[in-house]
Amino acid sequence: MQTERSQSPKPPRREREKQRQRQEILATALTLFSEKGYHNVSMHEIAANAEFAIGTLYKFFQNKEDLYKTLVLEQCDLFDQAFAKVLDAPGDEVVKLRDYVRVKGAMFREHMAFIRLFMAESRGASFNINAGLDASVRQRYYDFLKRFAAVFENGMAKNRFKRIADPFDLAVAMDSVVNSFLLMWIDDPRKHPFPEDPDKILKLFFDGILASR
Amino acid sequence: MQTERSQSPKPPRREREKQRQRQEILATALTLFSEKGYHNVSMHEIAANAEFAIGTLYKFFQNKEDLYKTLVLEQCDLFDQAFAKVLDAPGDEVVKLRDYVRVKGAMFREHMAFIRLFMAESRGASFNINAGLDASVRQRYYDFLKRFAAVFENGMAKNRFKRIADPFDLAVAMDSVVNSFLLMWIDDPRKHPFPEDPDKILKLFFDGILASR
Amino acid sequence: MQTERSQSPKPPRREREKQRQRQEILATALTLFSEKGYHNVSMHEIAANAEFAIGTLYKFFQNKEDLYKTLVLEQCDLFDQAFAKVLDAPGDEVVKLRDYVRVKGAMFREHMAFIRLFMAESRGASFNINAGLDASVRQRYYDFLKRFAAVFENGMAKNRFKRIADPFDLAVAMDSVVNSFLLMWIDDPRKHPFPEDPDKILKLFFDGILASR
Amino acid sequence: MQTERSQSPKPPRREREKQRQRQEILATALTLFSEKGYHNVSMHEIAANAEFAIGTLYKFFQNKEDLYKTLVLEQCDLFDQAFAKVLDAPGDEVVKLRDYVRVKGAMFREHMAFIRLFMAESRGASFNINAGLDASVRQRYYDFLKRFAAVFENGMAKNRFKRIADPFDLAVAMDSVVNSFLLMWIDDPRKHPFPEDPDKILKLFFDGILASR
DNA sequence: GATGAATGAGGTTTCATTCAT
DNA sequence: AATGAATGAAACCTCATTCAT
Repeated sequence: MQTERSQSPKPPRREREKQRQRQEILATALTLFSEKGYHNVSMHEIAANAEFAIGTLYKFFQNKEDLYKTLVLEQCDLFDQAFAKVLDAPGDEVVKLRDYVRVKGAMFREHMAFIRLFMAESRGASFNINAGLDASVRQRYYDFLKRFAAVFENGMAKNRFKRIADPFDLAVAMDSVVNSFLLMWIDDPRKHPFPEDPDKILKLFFDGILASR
Repeated sequence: MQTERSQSPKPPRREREKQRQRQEILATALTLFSEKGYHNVSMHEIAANAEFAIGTLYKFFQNKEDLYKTLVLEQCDLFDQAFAKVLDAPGDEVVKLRDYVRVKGAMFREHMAFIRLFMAESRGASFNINAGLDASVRQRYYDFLKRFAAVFENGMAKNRFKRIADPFDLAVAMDSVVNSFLLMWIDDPRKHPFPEDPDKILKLFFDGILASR
Repeated sequence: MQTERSQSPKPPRREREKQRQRQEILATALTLFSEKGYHNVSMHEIAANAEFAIGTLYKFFQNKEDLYKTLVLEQCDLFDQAFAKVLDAPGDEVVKLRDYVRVKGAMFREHMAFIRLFMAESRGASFNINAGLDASVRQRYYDFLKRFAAVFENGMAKNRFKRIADPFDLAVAMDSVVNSFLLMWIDDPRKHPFPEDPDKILKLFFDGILASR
Repeated sequence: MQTERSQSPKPPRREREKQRQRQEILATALTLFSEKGYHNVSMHEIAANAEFAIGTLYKFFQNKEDLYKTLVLEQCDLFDQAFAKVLDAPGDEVVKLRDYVRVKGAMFREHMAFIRLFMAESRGASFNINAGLDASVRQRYYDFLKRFAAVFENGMAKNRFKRIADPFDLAVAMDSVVNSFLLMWIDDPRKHPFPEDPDKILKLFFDGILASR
């Protein structure tokens, strides 16, 4: 309802202002949620930090859960879009993998708050506040994995990659490894420095470890 | 003075009974926590499901957080012990990796409730209820990774593996991939069947994917 | 930023209304505490009697103890001010003593509920809920006694009183006697009627009881 | 019921042992109550400190309140007896007053824990746990005051004292002054040293303070 | 439209008391 | 007779949400 804007009487300036406020609330909530966890942040706290009245929050979002879900989904969109730009463009598959690792690293750096929040609350099965959220978030992730798998599929078709495994499995594997290294970095940037060189990770898959007998 | 009687000081039956009750509470709590998340389960709910009075729970655990931490740490011990048995025994490194994947799969199967709980609440950085928990659990995981890395280190020393990467990084990578496949299975056992054959996963690292030009 | 509007910043009517509510809560709490004692009155009971929701109480006072301390300190202020008016004014010392007894009687009459509460919970050493309260309340009483002693000191300087004892001791003695008579009256107004005539008490100190041999 | 001992079957040793336990419980309770206040001491705490099982306490006392009342009444008896010995003996009235002050001081010294408890919980009107207690404790105090008043009455009859006031009022006054000095001493023994010399207090009443004009 | 005072359900925890052993 | 495990009512307090202004 609040996103319709084809009506003429509402001046677009009002509308833009509203969107700005909405984003401000979401940004504040993201920061707080990621610092203290969903259940340890009250709506009052969000309102106070965003410098709005508590009632105003309920003008934008039906309830706390709605605010949370919106927040997560919008952030997911950002990630999806960034990855799509890399993966869907034409080009060499090895370059794509390298770019993907680089872009994912950049996104983690830029959106650390969200990563923390996401990792803390949204993993696992269908429960928690995520009840309804998981369904869609999970689906989106699988959709992403399919597109990521296409890179391997194409690479194999072009004989750039060997067919050592199912492309989807390769996608799962490589993404989980990238995530692990990035999470370790977030966890303790000193002990586990940011993997500047994408190839450090890629090599784990490019060269097999098994010595020939 | 007043507890010493003619009975053997601490009747072992009483003690065993107490342990049984304790385990019952922990089991009930694990189920509920894993289904609904820490914050969505009340102590009353646990008491009712375990068929104890609420006060009895507080005889065993100082408070809700203590119950939760105990729960997680006891489960972690189980996993640690199972993995230690596989990794610390002498033997061929490739066999060890294969056994590790097999045992981890079996543990995930047997302790699904805990896996769900753990994935849902314990990831992420140091906040949430996990505040104090994270510190130790995280450390334990890194300790495990080091022992896992030793397998690769030894394998390299024996020329069983090629030195394509740092052993610790290899440990991180392989474990994250195993986890990913197991989590996908937990998530939707139909779409992502349980990886019966450990080699399916191992091959991802054994053979490189990069085709020689 | 969000609280500044076109209205005068803090509408005085709102503010006055708030103060009225606050006083209502304090008055209700005073009555209940004095009737049943601090530990035998629940916050729900106060809320119900004051016809507020329980949450509203916590808008005004951080917790039960805060409510109690506020209550006691505000009442103490009333007494301090009333006594200060009598003792600090210039004038004959005998008149001052007479006025003090009269005013104290009037205050006891008017604030019986508080007297009961104070006598019941605040005497004794430094423990109980009074932990922190005692410190200051006790100090205030000693401060008062010093000002009361000054009356005797001045009277002695003017040769209105004989130097039969330390002025501070005289202050302690006279005040305790006045309190005793007033407490007996509160205890059972029929058996121990209100000491209308201050001189009845003063005479106990004015004339010695020892017959000359 | 437990104090009857005319029956023959119960060996007196058992009976004596029981009494010893009872006293142990009461002594422990007195210490704890006086340190932390009635409501801040749990039955478990008393049981643990007295080294009895919680059930044993309920063999001796119907409930917590019963334990408290018994405690207070037994201590009151001690005081009553000590004062009676001084006041009811024949002798000069001035000596009696002096002895009374001395004995009261000694009793306060010896039974500080009880004094603290009594002052903290038992003053004030008829409420609190004292509900039933006050009735009798208060009556006992008035009975005492009457006996104390008799000293003044007798002294007046013998022309030892002047009839400057009602003997009962004199009793009230003198006792409240003695109490005040003793309480100040308990409160802060350094600032308000123990009034070693009874005459310091008696003089306040023996000599009038009013200077003859 | 925005505000924030007011609400009250529901959370965690304590502790007096009972009763099977 | 003594024990102490078990009970559950009831305490304090938080916070998502509503609605009169």
